[in-house]
Amino acid sequence: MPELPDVEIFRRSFEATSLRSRIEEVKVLDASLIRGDSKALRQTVRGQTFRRGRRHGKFLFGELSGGGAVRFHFGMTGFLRCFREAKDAPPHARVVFQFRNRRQLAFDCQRKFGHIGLVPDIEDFLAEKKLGPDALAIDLDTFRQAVSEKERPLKAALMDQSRLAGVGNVYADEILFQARAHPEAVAAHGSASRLRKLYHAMHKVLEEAIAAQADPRRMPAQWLLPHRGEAACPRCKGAMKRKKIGGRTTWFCENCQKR
DNA sequence: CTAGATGTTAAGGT
DNA sequence: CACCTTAACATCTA
Repeated sequence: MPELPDVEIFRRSFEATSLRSRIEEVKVLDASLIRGDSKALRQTVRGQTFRRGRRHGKFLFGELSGGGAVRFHFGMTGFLRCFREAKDAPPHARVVFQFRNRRQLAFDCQRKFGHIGLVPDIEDFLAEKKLGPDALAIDLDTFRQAVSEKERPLKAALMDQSRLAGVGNVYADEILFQARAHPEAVAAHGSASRLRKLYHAMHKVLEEAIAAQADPRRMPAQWLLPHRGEAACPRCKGAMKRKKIGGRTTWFCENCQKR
C-alpha cells in the first residue's frame, strides 16, 4: 500500500542497504516501467553509487553520486526488496540494480502502475509534476489553505497531491476517522479549529504508521486501518459505511464522524 | 465469471 | 477555460 508511510519505510530500507556501493548493472526486465529513455537510464546510472534516499509524498529519490537521482513511484503494488541470491528475488521484479558488493535491489511491481526514471534535478522535477508540500513537512497555515481552498469533500482535498503530497485513499480514511470528521464535509465551510484537529490527526497517523513500519498489524486496534473492510466500527462498534467519494472507496462511521 | 483493489492521468462532460 | 467525474492502465484475488 504505497502511501507516504510505506514509501518512508522503503526509503529507510533503501538507505540501509543500497548506498555507497558501485552500481555495476541495471537490469531492466520490463521497459514499460521506465519513464524516459531506458538505455540512457542504464548508461547514466552504471558506475555511480547512491548517495542517499529522499522522499517527497509518494515519490522516492535515490540521489546519485554524480548528481541527479533515480526516481521511484510505487503505484498500487510496488515495493523494493534487497537480496543476494537469485532465488530470493521477489516474484514481479521489473528493474534490478546490481551492486559491486553483490547485493541487488529489486523494484517489484505486480500491477505495473509504478515507474522509474532519471531526474536531473529533484526540485525541478517536483515543480514540473506540480507536487504540493510533503504531508509531514507542511505547516498548519499552508495545510488550512491547501485543504479549504476549494469547495470539495475533505476526502478529495486530503488526496490532492498538487496541494498536499503523500496521503492516499487508505490513510485519508484513517486521518478522517481519527479526527472524527466526515469524509464529505466541505473544508471551506468548516471552522479553523476543526482544520487544526485534522492537521494534528494527519501528523499523528502518519508518524505512528511509520513507527509501526507501515504494517497495519502493528497499528493500534482502535485504528481503522487494521479493520479496513470490516463491518463494525472499531470505536463504537456501530455499522461502518462504504461509499465512493472522489472516485475512491471510502470507509467511515456515521456515528463517530460528523459533518 | 465478475467486481474490485492502495495510484495517476487522459478523456469526456458540465 | 475551469472544474469534476469516469475510464483506463495490468494483474491478481475474493
